[in-house]
Amino acid sequence: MEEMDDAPEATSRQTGLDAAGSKGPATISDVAARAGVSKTTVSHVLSGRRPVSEATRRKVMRVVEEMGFQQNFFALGLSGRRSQTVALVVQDLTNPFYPALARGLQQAVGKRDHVVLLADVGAGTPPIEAFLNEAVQRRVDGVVVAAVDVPDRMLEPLLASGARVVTVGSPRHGTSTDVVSSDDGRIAADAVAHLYSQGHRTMGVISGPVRVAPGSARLDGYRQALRDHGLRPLRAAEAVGDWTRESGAKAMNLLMDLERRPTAVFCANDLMAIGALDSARSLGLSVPSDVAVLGVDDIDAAGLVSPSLTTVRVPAQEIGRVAGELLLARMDDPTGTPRRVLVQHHLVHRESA
Amino acid sequence: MEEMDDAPEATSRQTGLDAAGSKGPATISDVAARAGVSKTTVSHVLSGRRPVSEATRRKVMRVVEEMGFQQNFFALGLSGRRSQTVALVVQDLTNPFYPALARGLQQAVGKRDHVVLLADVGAGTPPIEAFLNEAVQRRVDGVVVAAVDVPDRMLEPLLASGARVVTVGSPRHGTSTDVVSSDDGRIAADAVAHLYSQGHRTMGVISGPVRVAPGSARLDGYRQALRDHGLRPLRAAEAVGDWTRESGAKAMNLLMDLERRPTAVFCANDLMAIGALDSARSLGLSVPSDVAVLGVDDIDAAGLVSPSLTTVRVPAQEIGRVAGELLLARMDDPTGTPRRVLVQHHLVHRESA
DNA sequence: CTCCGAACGCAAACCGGTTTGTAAGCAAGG
DNA sequence: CCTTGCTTACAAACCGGTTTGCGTTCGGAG
Repeated sequence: MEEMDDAPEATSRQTGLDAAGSKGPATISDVAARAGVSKTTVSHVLSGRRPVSEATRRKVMRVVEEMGFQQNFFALGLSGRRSQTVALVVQDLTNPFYPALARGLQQAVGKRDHVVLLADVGAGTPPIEAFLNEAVQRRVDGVVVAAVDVPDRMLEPLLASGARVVTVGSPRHGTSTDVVSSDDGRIAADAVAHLYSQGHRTMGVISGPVRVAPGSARLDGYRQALRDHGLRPLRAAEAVGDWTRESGAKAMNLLMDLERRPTAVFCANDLMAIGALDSARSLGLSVPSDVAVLGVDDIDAAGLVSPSLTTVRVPAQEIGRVAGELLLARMDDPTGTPRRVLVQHHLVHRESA
Repeated sequence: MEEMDDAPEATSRQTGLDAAGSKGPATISDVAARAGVSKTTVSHVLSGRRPVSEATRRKVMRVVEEMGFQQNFFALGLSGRRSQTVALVVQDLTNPFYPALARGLQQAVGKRDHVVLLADVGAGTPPIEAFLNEAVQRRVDGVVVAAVDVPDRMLEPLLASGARVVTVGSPRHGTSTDVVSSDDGRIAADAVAHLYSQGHRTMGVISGPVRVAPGSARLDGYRQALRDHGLRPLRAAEAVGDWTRESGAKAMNLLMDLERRPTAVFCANDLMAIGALDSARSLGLSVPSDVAVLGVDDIDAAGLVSPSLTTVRVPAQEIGRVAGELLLARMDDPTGTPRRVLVQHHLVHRESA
């Protein structure tokens, strides 16, 4: 307070009128006027694209602080810059995986003052294409696509506009982008390893549909893991579900009917595992003593059902974080071949296995 | 196609070079040149702020279609317009209530070509203030605040910037905004009515903390409902939890120890209700024959635990939808007193009550 | 002392729209 | 025939930044 009552006082008085007082937020011209330099110089100080003498730099920065000047978002965008925005396209926001991913993404890009534009494909409105077009218009810096319903074709205008793209899940065929995903093969392997360590030697599996990547990768991983432990994967002990609780129960019924009944069942997701628990209960089998059940995902309900579900947690939040970091890295350096990052899962040991 | 070979041809030829061919997307000048009118006229056709002759309008629109012209987002913003963006601030995105709300909001505002900027307070990064400042900068049209951690003070710059605000939950004291929330009193009343209709005459309640609105409102609603059914609320049968599963179990233990043991317990949320189920199981009581349990929220797990939980569903998605509609309505007509909308919940009848 | 290059700062043009003030064309009224 | 009034379209200024090209100033070398 005291310090302001010296030399700059006269200046601050006169500019105070039209800068702080009357019109809205301060503009670059206000700053320039008050600092006694030109707009150009202020711009250079702020962007650092051209050298400015230390004295001038200081003087300008002080005024910037004083006036609380912030560059106008639209003016910035209009003169060719990008928008400090990343778009996130998710398949289905009501699936808890995606909110966690969104949070991780926000954390990562927030550190660099970027903001997240959200699109939930599952909402139906507006159509994805409209959203992606909007993203181009707003010159987003990057897009994270975590939705199978977005074909390569739709991403092309985006890439053409200079935005970076990161895909979550399996790599795309047509367009090559950075990819981040879970390591489905190892998830299955770790699950099997756990069951084996608990003494189980006769295992079964409830797999997801094999035509999609996580389905087949987890099934393959399971088979390979059995072999690695010196066990033979039995075709009969492989049931297929469609990720739903009901399909899990049905599959479990089949497995429990087998001649060589498995003492442990690896389920490719938690929902099917919960279905398997339903089935076990209705058959009068107790879990885990009669049969152990292990899931994948660690959804909320996994800890709430009883017996609580032992499961392999896929760290959605970290996937989001990594996606954000890949995006930022690409923005700094757009060259180089596409990267693929596998995030580390871990086993959550509860009661069911 | 054929039609293009007449008068405008010469013009379209020369502009075709630098409009469609070389540089990026078409600008308003390109359109003007090709349509043989001025920028001004094109602008008026597009915005409809001044009358334009039907013939000119048609001509311009045809060219707009042909060239796939879209107004530049930044230029639009720079010349004083708002940004076709609404911001959503949520308390904790990993709580399934909020993603559902987000979806509803997207559906509502998407119909008017608005896009959703997301901020998850729970993520910690970036700080809320930074996000809200960013919202002001980007001149968002509106903000939906569904987060208790956002005090009035922080909203002021936003309101000053002309953005509309809708609060989800309880009304604010200082600033008056539109509000949308569930009807907590009636939720409790409907729950009690259901239990009553199942023949229960001795009830208990596991309430949330009474210093927050949904906690006290649900407790009050419960008491009033008892009286409305000619029953006397017993102080002893009122336990208080903190919304967690553990607190629910503890409270249930208390209630089941009572001399006049309740045959039915209304829990102010599902998590505590699941805790109550834990307690009942460990006490060897069967639900619902020995004691009925009823929750509020209808979280995913409600359908997955066993016995599955009868609960009152708070329609988060509809809350989001309504919030979006209130926002749009306010943009059309900023005048009028703040509105408060209560959304309709409904009872989901499962096994536990 | 003169000349040269580097360092520094400025004016003006530009990004792509909107908005205001005004001119031109035309029909109806005095 | 000349206003008057209305419709329609345009040129120019403006929003708030960035970027380019150029003129000054200054220190050091010739």
